[in-house]
Amino acid sequence: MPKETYIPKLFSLFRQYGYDGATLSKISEATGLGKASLYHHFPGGKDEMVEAVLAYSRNWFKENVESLLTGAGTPEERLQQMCDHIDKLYACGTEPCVLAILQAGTGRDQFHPHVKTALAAWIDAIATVLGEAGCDESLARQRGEDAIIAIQGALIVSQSLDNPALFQRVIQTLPQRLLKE
Amino acid sequence: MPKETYIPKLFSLFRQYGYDGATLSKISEATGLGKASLYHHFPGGKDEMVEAVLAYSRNWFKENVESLLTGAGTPEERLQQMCDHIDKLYACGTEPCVLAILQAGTGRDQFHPHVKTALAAWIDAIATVLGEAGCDESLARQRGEDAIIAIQGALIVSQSLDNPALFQRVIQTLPQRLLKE
DNA sequence: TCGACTGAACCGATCGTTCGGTATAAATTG
DNA sequence: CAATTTATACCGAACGATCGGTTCAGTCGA
Repeated sequence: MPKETYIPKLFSLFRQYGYDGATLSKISEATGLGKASLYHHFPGGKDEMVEAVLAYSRNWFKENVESLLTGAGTPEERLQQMCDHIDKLYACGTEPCVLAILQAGTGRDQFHPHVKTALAAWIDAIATVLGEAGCDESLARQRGEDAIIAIQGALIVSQSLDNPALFQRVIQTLPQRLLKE
Repeated sequence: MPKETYIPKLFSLFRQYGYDGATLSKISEATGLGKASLYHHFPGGKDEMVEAVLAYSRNWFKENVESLLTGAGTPEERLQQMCDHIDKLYACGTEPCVLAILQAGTGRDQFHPHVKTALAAWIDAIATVLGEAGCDESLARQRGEDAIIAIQGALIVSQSLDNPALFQRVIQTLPQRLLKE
C-alpha cells in the first residue's frame, strides 16, 4: 500500500499522543506495519512522519478552509461552512488540535515554524473574509485572531471538562460573533 | 534542602516540556540533584513530582485567584487584579499553561481529573463574581467559560505566533468584556 | 527477474527506577 | 561533656525496559 494510506492513522496518533508520546511501537501497532516498513515509507523516521502529517494538515486546510473561504456565498455562509468543517476536524470538540499538541514536548522547536505558518494562514483567511464583509482591516485581523483563540481555547476547555457542548456553543456562535456591527 | 525548594523548578520544567518531554535527566540537571536524590524527595518518581506540581498550582490558584475574587473591591477591580496575576503566571503570555500541557502525552488520562477540577474551580470563581455583578446565573457561568477559553486560546496562539501582544490584548480587555451590559 | 515491501533480530542510547553508601547535623544517651 | 544513634540530604553506579533507528535475508506480485 502507498504511504498515503497510513497518514491519517499517523495524524490521529500524533494529535492524541504528541511527538514524544507517539512512540514507534505505538505507530507500528496502530498501522499494522513493522518498523522496517515504516522506514521504507518514511526513511527520515519519526520526524518525516510528523512532516507528512503536517503536510496532510496543510492540504486539508487548503481544501476545507482556504478554498472555501475564498469561494462563493455570503461571508456569513462561508464562515458557517468553515465552522462545519472545523467541527468535523475536531470531532465535535472531542479531539485535540495537532498543531497545539506539537507545541509541547521535544519536537517543539523543530515544528514551531510549521505551526506558526499554519495558524497565521488561518487567521489571514478569516481576516480576508471579514474584510470582504466590510470590516476595517485591523479589526478584521483582530477578529481573525479572536476566532482562532476561541477555537483553540474551546478545544482545550471542552476536553478538560469532558464537555463537548462547550465547543459546540463556541463554534456555532462564531460566525455571528465575528460579523456583528 | 527540603523538597519544596525544587517544586518551582519542576513546575517550570513540566509546563515547558510536558510529562513525556520532562525527562529525569532534564529534571536532574535543572535542579542540580542526582536522580537518586530526586527519588529521596519524591519516592513515587515522576508521577509524584507531577502531583506535587499540581498541588503547588492548586495552592497558587487559591492564594492568587480564589481568595482575590472573593475579596474586597468592585467586581471589575477584582477581575482586573486576577488578570494581573494571571499575566504574571504566564509570563505575559510567553509561558504555557501546565494544565493544558498535561492534557497531552502519556500522562493524559492520569492527570485529567486534576486538570478538570482545577479548570472547573476557576470557572466557578469567575462566575460567582459575575453573579455578584448582577449577571444572570447561566450567563455568568457561560462568561466564566468564555474567560478561560480566551485565556487558554490566547496562550496557544500567542506562543504559536511568537506574539505576546496578542495575549496582552486579550487579558487587558477581559474584565470589561465579561461585564459589559 | 526486479523493485516494492516486510519480519525479525539487533544496535547504542536513554528511559524511569533502585540500591548501597557517604556527609552532615540534630537528638539521644552514658 | 563526649559518645553514639537517628534523621535528613545526597549521590555514583547500575538495573531492566524501552526508546528511535538500522540491518538484512528474505517474500511477494508484476
